[in-house]
Amino acid sequence: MDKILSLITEEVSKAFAQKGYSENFGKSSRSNRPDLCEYQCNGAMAAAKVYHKAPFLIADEIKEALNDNKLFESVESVKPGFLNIILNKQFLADYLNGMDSDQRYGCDKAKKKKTIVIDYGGPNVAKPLHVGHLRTAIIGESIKRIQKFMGHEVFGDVHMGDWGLPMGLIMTELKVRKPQLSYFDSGYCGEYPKEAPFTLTELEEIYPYASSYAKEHPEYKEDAMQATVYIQQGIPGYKALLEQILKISVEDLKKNYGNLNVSFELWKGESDAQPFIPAMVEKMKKDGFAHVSEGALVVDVKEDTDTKEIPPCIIEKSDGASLYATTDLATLVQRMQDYHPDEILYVVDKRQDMHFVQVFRCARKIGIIPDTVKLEFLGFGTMNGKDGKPFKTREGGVMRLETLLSDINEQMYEKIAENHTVEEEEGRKTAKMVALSAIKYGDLSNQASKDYVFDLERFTSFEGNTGPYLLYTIVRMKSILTKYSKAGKNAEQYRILPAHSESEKELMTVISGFNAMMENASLENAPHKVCSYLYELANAFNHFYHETKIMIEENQEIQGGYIKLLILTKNIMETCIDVLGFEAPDRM
RNA sequence: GCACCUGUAGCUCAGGGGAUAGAGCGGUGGAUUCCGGUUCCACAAGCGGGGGUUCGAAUCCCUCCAGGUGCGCCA
Repeated sequence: MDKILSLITEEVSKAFAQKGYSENFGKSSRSNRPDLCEYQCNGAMAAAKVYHKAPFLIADEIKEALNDNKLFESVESVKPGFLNIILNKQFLADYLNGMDSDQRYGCDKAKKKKTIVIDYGGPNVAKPLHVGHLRTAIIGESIKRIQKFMGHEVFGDVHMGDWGLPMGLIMTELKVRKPQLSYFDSGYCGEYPKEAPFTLTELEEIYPYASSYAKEHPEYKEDAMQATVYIQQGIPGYKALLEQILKISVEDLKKNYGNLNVSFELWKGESDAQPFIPAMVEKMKKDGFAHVSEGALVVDVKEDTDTKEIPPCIIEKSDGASLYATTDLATLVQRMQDYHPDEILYVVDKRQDMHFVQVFRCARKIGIIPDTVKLEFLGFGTMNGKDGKPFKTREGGVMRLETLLSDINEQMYEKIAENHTVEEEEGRKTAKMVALSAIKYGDLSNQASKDYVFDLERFTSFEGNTGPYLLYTIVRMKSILTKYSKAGKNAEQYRILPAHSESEKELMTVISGFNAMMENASLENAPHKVCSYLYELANAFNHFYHETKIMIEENQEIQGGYIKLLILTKNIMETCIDVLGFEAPDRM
């Protein structure tokens, strides 16, 4: 469906053209003075300059031309040259009925379907997820869902940190503890065992131990570096062991991401990119892009227009080992080969901005990424505590994601159980859903690029601009619908009617903006726009609901119309929270 | 030192050339006992400071101030 603003703009533009002005002045928008009108057009003021004519005279002419237009209840020309527009109620009702009969509530899929890869995980294997992984998961998942909703093909890639010295450290420590394992026997030619020789808990304990041990014992670190080389060389035992580590880790990661309602299409890691490195490096050498500087192999990526120093992209360290940028570049090679994306989006901490500038430039320079493919870095800000400093546990450490989630779930359960009697099982399930809405909405309602304050007390409140408040609104709507159908009624036969009240019209107006909002959120990768829309919609509904006694309305057609409006509101709200990555329970 | 980002009400955040800058929380004073706890009204209070561009600036430009972050072999 055409967006309602497009329809309005179209009519106003026609009026401008009809009166001899450029139709470009017809661009209209939602009014910023709701007390005066619903929509406005400021084109007359801009036109005044071009045509050397008083703006209000132009506005008067346009008003004149729009007087009998079916779309508008009224068009007024005001003071300097504003055009104040109020929409025709029947037109609005028709528009909403159109939305209602559309599976997508009036929001068309994008005209050009794109293939997009989103990189939004970055967990390290053998290390538990912690709060530092929360934002990328929440934001990335939401952007993925928004883009999918718009009809694009999207691959979410967890892109695990499963390469480099950390892996070598783990293996070195394993060898110390369990030297008898066949993985370490270079003469071993048989099958390696199917079962991993360690548990997840062991694994999580081994890495930090090995890491700190290596800092104080150079010879141990030497071993770890050697082990790293073995892994890189693909020595069978080490390769097999890495696979075991991955298997155990991925299983756990899936569980934890699952609790966040986050999922990935691709479970790739840095190790998957390694096979692409040799040929890539060879080519950039051959093409003359890579050269040795200060002992390292680098590609210059600075440009004349830079206002600051952009260091070269380091491909190989002086000892020949590859690093972060190399892996990311090789990953790009792999992604181009496997998915042919139109766009690759990184949802990563904004402190890594520089790194991605280097990688992107390098990728274009050496020809991995053609100009037709868009590379985008969406850097998000830090999650701070209420003191405004990075979020830490009371002891000053990094909090495990599992701990954070279970704490919040528990808190939410108590809150729910306090207010009414629920079955333990249902209560726990509901608490989990509400808690997730609290965390996700708390994060997503801020602009991703800014730092934000993680204030649990505020996020979990049932009042104000919070996830639980939105869920509550939806739950109440469900409750009304249940009552309605229990009375033996069915709203199918009815249509949404022209608004009977100001609050109903306001609700209808907000609903009609759904498609424009969604399209915009998609273009800007901006979940927070979905959030503010949701909140506006919930408020508009609550206002309407407060003033309108739906259940005692005697006129069946009017009541049916209300119910239809309520259903549409609920469906849109549910669509919105779905793209944000959470869902509403039936009761709470 | 250089560069980038941020600075909007007491607090947390929207708004990114147009009319009187919006919410939520908190505060004060009222109305409401209503389809589930959800609502409304009023009051107090704000675009970090200073210049400039424009008919019009929270929004664009310059400058200063404050905070955060980043600046070749970590990821």
